Amino acid sequence: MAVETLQSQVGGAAGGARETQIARPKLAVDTVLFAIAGARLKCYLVQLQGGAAVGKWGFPGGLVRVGETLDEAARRELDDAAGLRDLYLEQLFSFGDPSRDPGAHVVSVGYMGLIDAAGAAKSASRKYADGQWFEVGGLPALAYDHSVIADYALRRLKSKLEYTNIACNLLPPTFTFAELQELYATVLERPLDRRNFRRRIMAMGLLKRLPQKRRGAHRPAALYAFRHRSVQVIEML
Amino acid sequence: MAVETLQSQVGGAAGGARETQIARPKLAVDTVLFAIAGARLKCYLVQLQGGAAVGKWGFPGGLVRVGETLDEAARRELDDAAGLRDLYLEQLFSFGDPSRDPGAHVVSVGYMGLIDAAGAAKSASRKYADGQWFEVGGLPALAYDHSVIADYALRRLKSKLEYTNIACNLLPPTFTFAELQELYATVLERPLDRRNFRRRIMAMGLLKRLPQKRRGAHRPAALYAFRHRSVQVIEML
DNA sequence: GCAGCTAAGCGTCAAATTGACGCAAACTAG
DNA sequence: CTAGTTTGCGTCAATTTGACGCTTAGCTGC
Repeated sequence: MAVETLQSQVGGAAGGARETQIARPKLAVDTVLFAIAGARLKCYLVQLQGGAAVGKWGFPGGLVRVGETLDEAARRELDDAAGLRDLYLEQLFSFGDPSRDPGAHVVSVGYMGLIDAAGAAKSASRKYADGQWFEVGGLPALAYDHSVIADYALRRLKSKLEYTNIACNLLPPTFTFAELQELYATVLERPLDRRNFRRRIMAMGLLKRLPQKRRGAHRPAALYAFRHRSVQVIEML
Repeated sequence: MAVETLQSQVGGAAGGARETQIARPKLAVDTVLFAIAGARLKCYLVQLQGGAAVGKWGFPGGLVRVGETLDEAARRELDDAAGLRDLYLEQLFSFGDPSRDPGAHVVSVGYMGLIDAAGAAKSASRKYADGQWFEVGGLPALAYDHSVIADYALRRLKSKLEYTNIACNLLPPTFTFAELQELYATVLERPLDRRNFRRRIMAMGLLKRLPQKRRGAHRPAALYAFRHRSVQVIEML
């Protein structure tokens, strides 16, 4: 555990010259990672090995380094913790209660991450004792204020599902309408009328119908893909 | 300019024990303060005296101290900069581009503040060279990435006006319907039909009609007040 | 004191949107 | 070939939204 490197950055960087160089809070990122598996919304937790919450479960995250953006820090930590790259990431909120971490004043920038396959996270890091997917709603007690972050993330996900094409990040490239509806129903925790749902989604004009069909035990279903891979807000005015 | 006080906080506070203590970004808050004056949306800027952007205009803010919440830091800076207390404050987003401040890596937590009288801010601080209200849309070039923060704040304000009672923080305790509508039209930058607006607002059930009337040059208008002082989301389902 | 002006306050109507629901077609399994 | 299940529309009433006109109250100027 190395001693903090000497920092003699001049004060006043973000304010006046009068700013005295007093103790500064640390800055971390924590990511709530969601995925759908078996009609259930799952979320990835790691078991902490260090800090004030040894042994408890929490979200993968860590301190932000000088020179990297917050997004980069979140991505780096996810890559380290679970070998994940190229996922959708969205900043949620910054949690700054000085007592959220009893060990030190650590401000955490909360992130939400979305991937389409719950199996993708391979706990490849020695940083954490363990890492696995839990069903949202059946989460264990979480370290620090991570349950607050979890609530926030879930609310954001539910909300954005309604007016963006964010769902594309939770689904494989092609999918059936039933699969899309199942995703919505799972996340929103309420049943959706099949016909009204189809009308609503189609009105947004986000999907393109593919010529292929998925064959199963019954009538084949048309395959769809999202027209755009990037998340965008739907204007319904 | 005091040298940074010795910090020997143990690492791994927000992650694993393997966390090495390398240089840490600084953490600041910056607040976009809005007020309505003369049917115009105004925003409060201060002229910076120190840092990498001397002489430029920006939002009041400064470094977060150990032991205070982010909200507290924002309030402290607003009180220092403009003698403001007891205003509505809402966290927006954290801006972490390491090059946003050429002097050092400073992550800034953006805030939006709302007050009801543009005259309330009395530039009482020696921290800034100047402080005054500018019309949104006619802002000067801003320091750092503050124009990005400004855009973000404006978008948030517009958005929240539509589905919360946030307007109560931009108005005096009592007001007429015309004043409320003018506020909406000003912020949203579009005309609103008088009758539909009244219907919409009344449907939300946020206002209580007072027995008093405001007498002016013409027919007296009924006075209203917000039923609740705290901001709450309106469920319109 | 009265006519005229202006803003306040309310109600209607058509168009668009939402929510509830039924039925026929396609395919597999037996 | 039949039974059973899922897919893929389309309709209808109820609600919500957007456009718009008329009456009233009080001040102002003559």
